[in-house]
Amino acid sequence: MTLSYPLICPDTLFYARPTHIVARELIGKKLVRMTRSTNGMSSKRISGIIVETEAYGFDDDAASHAYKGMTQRNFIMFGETGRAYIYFTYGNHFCLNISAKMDGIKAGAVLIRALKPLEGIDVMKKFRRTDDELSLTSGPGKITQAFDIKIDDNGKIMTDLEGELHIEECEKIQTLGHPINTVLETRRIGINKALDKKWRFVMAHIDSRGNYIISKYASRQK
DNA sequence: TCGATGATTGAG
DNA sequence: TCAATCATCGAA
Repeated sequence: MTLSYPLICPDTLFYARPTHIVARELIGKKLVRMTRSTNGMSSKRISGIIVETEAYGFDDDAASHAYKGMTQRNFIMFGETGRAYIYFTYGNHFCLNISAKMDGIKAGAVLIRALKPLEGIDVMKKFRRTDDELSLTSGPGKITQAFDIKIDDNGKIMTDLEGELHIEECEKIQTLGHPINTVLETRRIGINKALDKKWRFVMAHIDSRGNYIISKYASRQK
């Protein structure tokens, strides 16, 4: 495939590439949620900068929901790229993914694991029932709670800038008080299969002594 | 129908 | 370190 213009995340082609590439490039983008306007309450905008993602593949990835084929739960991973794949787990939590895979590959998705809260922090605090900003969105289950993302958001188009749940470019990361020089690759968290793959990506910067400093908004460290 | 499991979280 | 908690999946 030849592209004559830069790939930006509002484009479904951004997600039509190898899943781990998309996962890496989603670091630094913005996840945006518009809350529903209810009687009297106007719609509010919630957003955060993506600081941690993980890639999940198909038959080369035993840790992936799609490993054994399509089911009622994972079918979004097999469909159009740039869609929300949301699932319920551990009896308590929803997790948000975005379908992403290269042409010809059967399935794939990127799990959004952590954000730096940006807009609508007061709303997030309400949904999360905590005032601790470092705990608002530092984990996949926390993100969906802070953004009020539920199973009825499954399949939503993440490339529509007018959509109530979508991804945007983020031009001003450097001025948002979050240094980023590099993206770290590590083993994925919370799985016990396919441990060889380094498909977790975390926003980081290198300090003056040359040490790698992982974003303080990432999920459980190490 | 039924038992095992889990891309997590929060408390101790 | 460990329990909570239930939808999903695959076997029966």
